[in-house]
Amino acid sequence: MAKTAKHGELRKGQVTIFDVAEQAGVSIKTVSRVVNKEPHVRPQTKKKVLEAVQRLQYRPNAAARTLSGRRSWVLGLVYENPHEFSYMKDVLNGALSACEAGEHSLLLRPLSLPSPEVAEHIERFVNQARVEGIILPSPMGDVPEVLRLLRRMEVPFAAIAPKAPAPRQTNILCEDQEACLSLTEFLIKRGHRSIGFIKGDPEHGATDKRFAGYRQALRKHGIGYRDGLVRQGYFDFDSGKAAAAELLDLPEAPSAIVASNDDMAAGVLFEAHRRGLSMPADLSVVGFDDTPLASRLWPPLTTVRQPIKEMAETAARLLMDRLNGKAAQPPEAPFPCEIVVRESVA
Amino acid sequence: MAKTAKHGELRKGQVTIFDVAEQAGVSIKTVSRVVNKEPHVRPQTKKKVLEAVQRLQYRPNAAARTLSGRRSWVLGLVYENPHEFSYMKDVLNGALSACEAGEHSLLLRPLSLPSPEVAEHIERFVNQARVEGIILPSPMGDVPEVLRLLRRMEVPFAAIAPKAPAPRQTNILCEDQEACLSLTEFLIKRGHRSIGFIKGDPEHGATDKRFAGYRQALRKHGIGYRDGLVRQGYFDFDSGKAAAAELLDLPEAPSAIVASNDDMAAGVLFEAHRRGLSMPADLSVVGFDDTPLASRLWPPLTTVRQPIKEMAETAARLLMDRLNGKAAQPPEAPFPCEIVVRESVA
DNA sequence: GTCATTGTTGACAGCGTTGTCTTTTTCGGG
DNA sequence: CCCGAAAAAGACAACGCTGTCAACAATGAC
Repeated sequence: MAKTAKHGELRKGQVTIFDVAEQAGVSIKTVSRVVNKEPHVRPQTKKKVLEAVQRLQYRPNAAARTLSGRRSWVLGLVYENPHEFSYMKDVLNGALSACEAGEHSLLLRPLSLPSPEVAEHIERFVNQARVEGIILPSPMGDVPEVLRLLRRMEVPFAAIAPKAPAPRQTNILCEDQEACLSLTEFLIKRGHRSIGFIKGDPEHGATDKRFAGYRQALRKHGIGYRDGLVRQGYFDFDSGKAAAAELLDLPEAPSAIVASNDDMAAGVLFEAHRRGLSMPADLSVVGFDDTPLASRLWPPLTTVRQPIKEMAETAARLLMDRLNGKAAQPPEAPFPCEIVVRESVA
Repeated sequence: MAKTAKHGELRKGQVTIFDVAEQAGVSIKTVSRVVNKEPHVRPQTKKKVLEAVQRLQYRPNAAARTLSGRRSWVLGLVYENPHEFSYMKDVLNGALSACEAGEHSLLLRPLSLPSPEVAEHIERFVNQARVEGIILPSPMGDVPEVLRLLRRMEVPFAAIAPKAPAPRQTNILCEDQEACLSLTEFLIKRGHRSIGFIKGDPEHGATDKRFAGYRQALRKHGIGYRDGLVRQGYFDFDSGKAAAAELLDLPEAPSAIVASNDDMAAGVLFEAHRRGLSMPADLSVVGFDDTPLASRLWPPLTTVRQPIKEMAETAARLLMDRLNGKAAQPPEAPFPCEIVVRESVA
């Protein structure tokens, strides 16, 4: 009772489990049970406790929880810092909203890739904050050192759009290949026969799938695949620009170009503008991702919208389910993508 | 010693202060003193402890620290979720890097504005995670409810680019007015006399300053200010497009337009392209912020680069200094901006 | 009615660190 | 060589919560 009285003083902003227990006339353990949704509490008792919680606006102290239990209620988001941040913006928002719903905190850990100290950074990150689980947006889900380390430390993770979905881990995929198939078909249906393609960064999971979709579309419509119309890019503006320059220098330049993401598509448009071409009359361009950029360029890009935010949300949610000991879920179906038609195709 | 032995087992990944104390042959309190850079430790003892720390790769447990001490080592970043995230990307990176250097964690709290529950959200955010200090990027530093709440809760904060720098708080400013003066002068020197201006969101601190810089430039060069050449915008693409449409419909349309940020400048370029104008010959456009967008548009935008990342870093650092009890610093000088000349001006 | 079984509740010891207070050591001056 | 003061180091109790285990109440089978 001495302790209760002491806590009853209600020091600056801090309502503790003792205060709630006193209000509800139960022990702190019972409050703990209710708050953590543990079984073995009578509905009647539960009600009393929840009322006290409500009345006192009690929020469990995260530090005490972490220190005491085995749980830290912290997820980590380990990502490579990109130039074009809109993908990460959606990942961040999705993860944040899922974490809020699941009463977890989210800690960020941007990393430069490739770097020899990646594993060391992550290890420190996990140890210091007691991170329970990690979200790996592409291309982090494909870095062997990272995967190896997380397996060794036994830290569960969820990979968003990995190249090679790790078995026994949470993987969030989307229908990249199907989307790129439709996107290329969209061009074919508009009469294009000579279609260039700019690949993405070979490290990213989506790269191969998008390329496969392109080839599948050509095949499906009886158009011969030509290596010369394909260029390697790295998902950034400059590589898109450079690839476009090469394609446009070709004796038989393509009438349309599929870029594996919007940033490279922006590079294509830029290079075409520089040459005085008029779009979409002289050249059609399509992108991928539906970043804000896509709608701001001239002409606005026809592109593919992926539900990144939802994917990240799902990644975080599945991770928390696993941490909460929920039974292993069947692997999620890949998320569907949607073509956003704008005016960049003639 | 029993305790020491127990901890000596070195359970899964967790090196505790006891392990270090044992290695160094001192008490845990002494280790604590060394780790926290407290006085009253002999150099020789300090050395022994630091060696043990190094050898065992000891990192203090954040949860225990928070629970025990008065400090939580957590900063909060409370922001409004924008469409164009590049400003926030820089803020985030700056804050994150300062936090890492200062051994703090950073927690994110995106908020929708305006909303009646803003204060409630922040209060919960601060209480639950024991946030020690808060970084308020524009326009958060100007929301009266937020400021009132933080003052009431006695949570120190640092505002980045607030409209009205709060006294007795940390404020990070940049030379918005000077930069917009130079930017407008740049147009005047290139021969423009009829220069349109699109204002930013009236909630943001930078809006008035940039507008003032524009007027100052006109005055300085003896060009009469005309209300009809100024339009209200909201820092987003659509408002830029709409404002441009109005300006271009004018009987005496301006030959150049200053947009208060890049996203609105993108709207201007978009609308101009839609009308078949050719830039920069028919219309010159300049922006503000040097977002990735600026270099990807056609023509690439002449704009102003602000050292956002450095500003955020400084905000976080000054905040931590204050929390660490460092003497009140003289207010920081405003950060200088830099004009980035590209090809959007004739 | 008794006994095992199951369901419900509580007492209490940590979790790893810092704050407070006490004890020990060091050092300068007489 | 001793004394007092200051510096250095340690003992131990919080911090707010969860895990473990024990106690007790309700239930059902016989």
